[in-house]
Amino acid sequence: MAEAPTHKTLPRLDESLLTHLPPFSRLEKRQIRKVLDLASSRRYDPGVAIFEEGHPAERFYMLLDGYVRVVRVTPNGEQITALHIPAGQLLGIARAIGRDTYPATAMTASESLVLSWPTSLWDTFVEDYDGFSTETYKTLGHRLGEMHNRVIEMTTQQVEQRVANALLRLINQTGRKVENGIEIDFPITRQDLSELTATTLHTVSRVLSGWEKRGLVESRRKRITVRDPHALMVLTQS
DNA sequence: ACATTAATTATGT
DNA sequence: ACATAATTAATGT
Repeated sequence: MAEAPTHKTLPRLDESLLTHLPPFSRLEKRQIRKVLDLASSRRYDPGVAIFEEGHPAERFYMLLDGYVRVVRVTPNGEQITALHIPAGQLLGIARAIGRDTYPATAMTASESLVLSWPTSLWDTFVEDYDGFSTETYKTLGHRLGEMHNRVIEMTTQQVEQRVANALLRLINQTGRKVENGIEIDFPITRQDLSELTATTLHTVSRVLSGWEKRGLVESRRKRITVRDPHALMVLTQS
């Protein structure tokens, strides 16, 4: 609810922050310098909104560290998580798809570090910087495909398979290798998973408990690690 | 094959 | 101690 009081502009942005990120990777060092000088950076606590659905798209963002979940609110006021975005990707790029308002709300899933630029710069970025638009459209298309897949899953598959798919996607995009398997790199609740799979947190809880007994996954509070991804793959194909 | 309701327990500040 | 997260059982569609 309360806006984070800690609003610190970082001392100086290092050019190496952007040099390896797809949209900027083809830029000269001095171009990157210029881009950085136009950017403002901000740190977000977990669970706060970076921007909200329907609001005018004044800025677009680059997630430098952390994870963001893209959330939409249904007419009944229920939250639906559309997808998760890992560090190194752009968000709030409404302008790229010809919108002037944000199509969804972006909430931080973990503590996050974010750069942003005024949307008015979008067109000049696209013009001036080689590869900027092609790269962003690539990720945009990728995201679209994922959302579409989830729509298909919702109507065809049963819950156990849907959460299996959701988990697999999560560890693919935001997975971190640990000793027992792959852990989802940000705090995620059963509620979150249920929003991803269009079920209830109770069902998710039961499914997860079942898998835990079979040794497929491991979970403590807000943490899920997948021990046996392949077994989940098999589950989705029943 | 699920959701809903409700009661109970565990966990983090 | 308190709020939030997770489990579990019972009941409903």
